[in-house]
Amino acid sequence: MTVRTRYAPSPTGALHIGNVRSGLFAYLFARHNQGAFILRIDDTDQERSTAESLDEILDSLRWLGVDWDEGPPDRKYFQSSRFERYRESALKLLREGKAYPCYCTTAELDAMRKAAEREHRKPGYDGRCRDRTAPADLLKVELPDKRAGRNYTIRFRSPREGTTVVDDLIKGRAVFENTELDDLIIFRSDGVPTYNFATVLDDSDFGMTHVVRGDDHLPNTPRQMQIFYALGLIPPAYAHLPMVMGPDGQKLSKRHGATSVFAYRDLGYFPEALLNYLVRLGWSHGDQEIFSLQEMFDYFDFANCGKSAGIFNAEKLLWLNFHYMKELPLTRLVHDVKPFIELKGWTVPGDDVWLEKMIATLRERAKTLVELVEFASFYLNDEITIDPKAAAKFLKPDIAEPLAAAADELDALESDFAEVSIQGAFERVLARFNLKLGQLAQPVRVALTGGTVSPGIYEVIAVLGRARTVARLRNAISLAQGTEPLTH
RNA sequence: GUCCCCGUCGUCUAGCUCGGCCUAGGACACCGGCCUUUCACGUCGGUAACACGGGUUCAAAUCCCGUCGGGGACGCCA
Repeated sequence: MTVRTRYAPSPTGALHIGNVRSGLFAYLFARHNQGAFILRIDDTDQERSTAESLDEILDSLRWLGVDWDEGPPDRKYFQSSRFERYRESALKLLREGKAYPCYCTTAELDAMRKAAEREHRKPGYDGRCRDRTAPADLLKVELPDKRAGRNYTIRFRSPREGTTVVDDLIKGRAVFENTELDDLIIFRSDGVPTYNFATVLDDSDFGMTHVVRGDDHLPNTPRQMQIFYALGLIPPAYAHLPMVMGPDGQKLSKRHGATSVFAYRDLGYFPEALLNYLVRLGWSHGDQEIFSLQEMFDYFDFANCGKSAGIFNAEKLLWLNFHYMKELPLTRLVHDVKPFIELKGWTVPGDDVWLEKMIATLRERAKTLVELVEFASFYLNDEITIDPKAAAKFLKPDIAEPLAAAADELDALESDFAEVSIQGAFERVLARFNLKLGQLAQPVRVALTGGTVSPGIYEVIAVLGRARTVARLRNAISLAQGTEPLTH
């Protein structure tokens, strides 16, 4: 049997990191087994669903490189287009006496919950409407419709005895007493099906063989299985993944800072890094830390998924991003960095080869694209700001002469402006003034970059080129002599 | 409160299914050495964990029981 898994986000907000990991695992399991990955949109809650968040979810998945075999834009995979199907099934359950109308008011339900709490019982529906409608009348019951005055809900008649066993692919066996399962609402009074009901029909209709989701859904599973049984259907296999927690050990949420996929994209992270981080949170393949998408496809399985919740560790993600910064092809980095340069309001250089050289000198010093662009400021702007402290320390009058000599030597270099020739020029200046490299390199660094921290000085000069290098050196000479303002 | 899930370094984890190879391995972070024109990269080394208590056994991180701790679910949200 071909494996079919799904990811079913609700378009009620941004695509969350913890949430997308469940989708990723479902995706990997499908790919590992040459199966199909289905994207379904759980938008029954029309009040909270928005087109914007749907777009963000789809774009986030595309950015990550998670592709689906079936799903949007095909309307068939939107729950909102399947209401007829849900109605028909609910009616069927009603006719068979497997569901019944509930006339309880919200106030009544609240009182019930409070009472249960007082008596130290699990708060839940006590089934008072279960037998309120005679079997014969059940055949005539219609679905709720507020406008037609049918202001009630439809509840599922849950079994009162026995147990429901969930043999989870990750957690193992969990046994639930059926008495723990109260009669849940399958149709709201506004005529909209609820999640637990709709999801069962969808998982069945779309042929899901494996339902992969967060373990916060584990308590829903026996209820959903009972609905499958009532409908005469066979439930899929389940795999409940441990959740992702924030640093405080609580369920990851917005208050933990950046949690959406787009937040990380905008912070200058690579999709490869995010995916790699997510896959290693709750899954492992021996001691391997770095995984290409293909390797994830090849190795992923539930046997190597952990059972315990994991805490989201932003530092490890950063490290992975840094890893990909160093490993990804320069052409790719050139492509990816441009939007971040634009965001700064700087002109994006047209010469990709030059950008590659620039990035080559920075990639080992920046962990994100945002950081890289910040470091690249002195490469990308002619107006550099010289740090006053650095100037005070390294641009003193007695360095003016060596700097002038360096400027002349560099200017005199023939067409070849490579690192070796630059080094040669430096060595000549060093010998002439009897200086150590550091004594010249730091002032030059300040002159060219504005600060005391930068890539190797020969690299910087090679990338900057003759004209800009010499101009900045000459400017620094005046500064060292105390005749120029700090900013030029 | 009730039900369910979970418990190896600060964090992610290997090992647990089939007890001995575990003096508990790797990674991030942290600390120190080396490299060095700055900052990094790199490299070498270090600190650091089997939640606790009972069993079973010649032998337990690995099997059993209990305790404690953490999380999740209890909605006309998904």
